[in-house]
Amino acid sequence: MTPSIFKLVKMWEEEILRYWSERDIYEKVKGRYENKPLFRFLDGPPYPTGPIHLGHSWNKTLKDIVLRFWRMRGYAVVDTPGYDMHGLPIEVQVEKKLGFRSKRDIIKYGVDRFVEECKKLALENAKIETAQFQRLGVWMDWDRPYMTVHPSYVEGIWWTIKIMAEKGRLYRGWKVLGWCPRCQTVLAQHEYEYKTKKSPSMYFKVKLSGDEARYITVWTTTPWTLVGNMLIAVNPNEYYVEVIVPEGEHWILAETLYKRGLLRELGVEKAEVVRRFKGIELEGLKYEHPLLDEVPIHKEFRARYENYNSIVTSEEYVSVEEGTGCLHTAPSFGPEDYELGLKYKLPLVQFIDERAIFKDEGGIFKGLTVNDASERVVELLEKKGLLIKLGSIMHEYPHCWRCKTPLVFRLTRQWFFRIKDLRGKLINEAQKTEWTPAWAKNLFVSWLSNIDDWCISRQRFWGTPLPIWVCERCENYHVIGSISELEALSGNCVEEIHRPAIDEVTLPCRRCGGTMRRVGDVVDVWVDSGSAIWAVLPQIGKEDFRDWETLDFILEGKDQIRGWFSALFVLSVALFDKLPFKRVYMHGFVTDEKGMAMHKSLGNVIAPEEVIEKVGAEVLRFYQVISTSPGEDQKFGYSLLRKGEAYVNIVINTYNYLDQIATYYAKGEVNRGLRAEDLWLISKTNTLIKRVTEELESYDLPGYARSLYDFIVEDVSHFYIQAVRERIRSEEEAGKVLYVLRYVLERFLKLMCPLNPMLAERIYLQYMKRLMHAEAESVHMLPWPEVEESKIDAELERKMEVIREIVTGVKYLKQSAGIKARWPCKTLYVPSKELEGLEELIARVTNVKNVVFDVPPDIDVIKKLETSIGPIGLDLTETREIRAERLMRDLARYIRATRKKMGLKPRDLVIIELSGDSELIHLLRGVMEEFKIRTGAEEVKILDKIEEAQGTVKFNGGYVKFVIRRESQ
RNA sequence: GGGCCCGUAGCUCAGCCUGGUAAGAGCGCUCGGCUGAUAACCGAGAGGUCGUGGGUUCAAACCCCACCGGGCCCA
Repeated sequence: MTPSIFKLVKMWEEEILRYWSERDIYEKVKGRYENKPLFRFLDGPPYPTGPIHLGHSWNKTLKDIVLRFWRMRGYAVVDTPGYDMHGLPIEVQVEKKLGFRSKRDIIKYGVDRFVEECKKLALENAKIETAQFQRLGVWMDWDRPYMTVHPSYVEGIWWTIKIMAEKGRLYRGWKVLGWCPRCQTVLAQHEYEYKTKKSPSMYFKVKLSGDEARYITVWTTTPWTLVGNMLIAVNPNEYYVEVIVPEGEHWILAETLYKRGLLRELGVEKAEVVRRFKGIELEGLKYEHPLLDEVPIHKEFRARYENYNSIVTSEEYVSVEEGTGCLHTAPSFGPEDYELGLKYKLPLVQFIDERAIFKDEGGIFKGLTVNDASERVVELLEKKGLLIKLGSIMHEYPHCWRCKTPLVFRLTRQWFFRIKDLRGKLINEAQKTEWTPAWAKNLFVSWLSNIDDWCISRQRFWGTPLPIWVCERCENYHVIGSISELEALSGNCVEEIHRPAIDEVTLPCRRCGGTMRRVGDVVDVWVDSGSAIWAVLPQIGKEDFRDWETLDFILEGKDQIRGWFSALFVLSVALFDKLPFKRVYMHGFVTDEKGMAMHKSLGNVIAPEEVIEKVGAEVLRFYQVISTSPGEDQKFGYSLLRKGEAYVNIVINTYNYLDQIATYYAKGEVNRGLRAEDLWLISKTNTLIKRVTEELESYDLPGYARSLYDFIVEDVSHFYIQAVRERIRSEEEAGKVLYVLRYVLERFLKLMCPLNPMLAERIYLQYMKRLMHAEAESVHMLPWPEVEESKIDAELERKMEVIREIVTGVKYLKQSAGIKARWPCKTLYVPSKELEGLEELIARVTNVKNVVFDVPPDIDVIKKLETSIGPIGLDLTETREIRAERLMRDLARYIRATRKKMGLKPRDLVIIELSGDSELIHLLRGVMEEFKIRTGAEEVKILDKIEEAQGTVKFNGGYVKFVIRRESQ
């Protein structure tokens, strides 16, 4: 593939983009559909964190196809794009830019300046991304993208929270959740990123109270949490064993693990089982906290709380497949631990602060980070002889989704949406949605069936301020649903809704007359995007958030199962008992050629810009669509793009060919007396329209691209154009070919509009507008083509399949016999009567003089080949007549090539002078008329000798020389 | 521990839902050809235990079960 053609295509693309923008083509096209039925789509807003990557280009290309298709089908398509501009993604980026390491740096810098930076960066990046999406040829409402920072949008988010509160679904509560010590904020379930992490693997023993040498064995990967240990849990129904180890101590562990050799792994060579019992029997036993002296608070609690430092049972949380089967439980350091803590009525203690550093409650650990504390704990246990074994383990551990710091679990008081109780309803409603691929629905349902209450508060700066004002005096709180409500209640004009300005606004408490201040938090950014369907309304001209309607279609990557899809779904079902969307298309991620995720650190990142620079956006679009089934990841590498390059090239050449027929061969279209292949291609075209329409209606986007590829490459370029080469020498026949190709390629052009809009436009403006006698200034103003059922001839399509098989067979036979394709053969035997009537076509495409519908006779000169319809046979006898024609065609081929080099047009007449072996010249005299037609010769002169020949053609050991003279000379 | 996806030619992938025509495409490789689509184009050949094993069936790449390998998500 010559790369220079793609330079040309790239130039065309830029030309077309200018053409669209200069003439407002997008606006004009949309204007045509203003009063048509709606197709409701909404863009899942990307974070404007920098230039787009290949995942974005893939995502937007797929969306563009769907939107363009429905526009062409006559729908008023809602195509508002958006940007998700709040939240950690932007904050973390600004922190990096400013070289910040923690929240303290932000406060020192000034929250107002920091927030300003965030806003600036988000706006700048949104602009960059918009330009990149436009360069891809994507048609969305780029002049009016929705931006989550816009005051009207923020009001939409506030409205969400207000209605949630009204429905009794907002609450404030203490809970143990993942906490990022770097970002210093709580994170919710959907923000945990599980990654492999190396952690300590610590086995230790805990002495049972009132017993000299009986210990329960315990395992943990987070030694610091031992500081907060309050219980040890065992499974009531599983068997445990008590063993004597060589030192004479009695240890308790799960029988299953004992049998698997756990003690040997822990370095205990000999152990004798003295007792076997169910976990329930341990219930209520007290134990000595291993850090009792170091953490004084435990002594106090032991005296005050009945169950403190005792063994409890839990079937739900304790597994005998892991650790020792005895679970160390620290209620403020784990969600499940917390549940047990509640069940056994234990005190809530927050041992660590927002930086994950121990506070006063941590006793001697005060001031240590959790990791430093872990080391101290190990040392202390060892000193006390309680450490059994310290190793390490690689396991999946949750990390911060933006800065990748390992999370700690921490007890804090946060604001929640109560949704866990809606699991059943959510699952029911989810069944009513349709997914591509179908199995994606299972992923979604499975996510919903594990969903927990949604922690919506974040201890950060750049985000939608949580619109909750709490009374300093009586703790009464009020949720604000709009700016006007805030202004009315505060009596002030609110000009800036972001932090820190908003924090200054106070309200009088209606209950006690005290002062209400806004809680310091911002809103989880997923509430922002989850409110998109209604929050966007003011921007598209609707007043009331309640006027929102179910979306017909959304399309995003698989990470949005727990992200946007889930947020949209939870909110609209919880708030309104209404589906947010009917249909979802889910795609995967882009990886490198080997299937590895693209990472800066791996150096395998390819930027869309770079791809466009090399091969143009249309090749990129084609590749991204055709290469990957719905839901699957896309492998990307330059070598993989070649199919796309070939496709674009063939499309261009095909239209170019049509143009040449119109320019040089035909006087005008002829639509009578069409031949079999003409009717066939027209039939195939209508079949294609039908097929492609079904594929797009059912969102089989890769299938759509494949259908276009197969048709233009296989049916048009490889077969039809090859088959009609001979015919176009007749003006009448060329007229028919012109009619057929115009009919076919006009429709194909429309079918390719969604996939390759810029290329289609260029072809339209350059060739098709004229040939179609069209008025529209853009191909995108034309409607989707209709199927002409009457022109579909399934029988003919089937017969042509057989003919193509025969052609392949004949080519094979000729090649094996050393006969050039342009050399005719005498007779082809085809053992099938059903192709009768098609002999002229068969003879032409196989280049034989005769077609006989019969089984080939069994003689040497007839070469045979088995096919699906039986043996075909090719008679290789070279008669004198055939030899003459072979010579003539060889000669004519060289003369035509020479004519073209001379700059002659196909219809220019010439005078040809020949000389050569007398036998060959004699042969030529018998086929002179045909020779003249093939070479565009008005006259052929046979000379004795040619001094300066333009070419020499060798044939059968002899030669013929030729000279071409322009007629005008 | 649970769920989902993938495994088909050296490479990238269709086909599987709905079982049946001699297992397909592109790239790469070998050989050949065509050409007034020419900044091109085409054909043929080699290359396959359709991950493994079992089952259902007249018939399995396709349906069912188990296992192996790779990946993703959840816990």
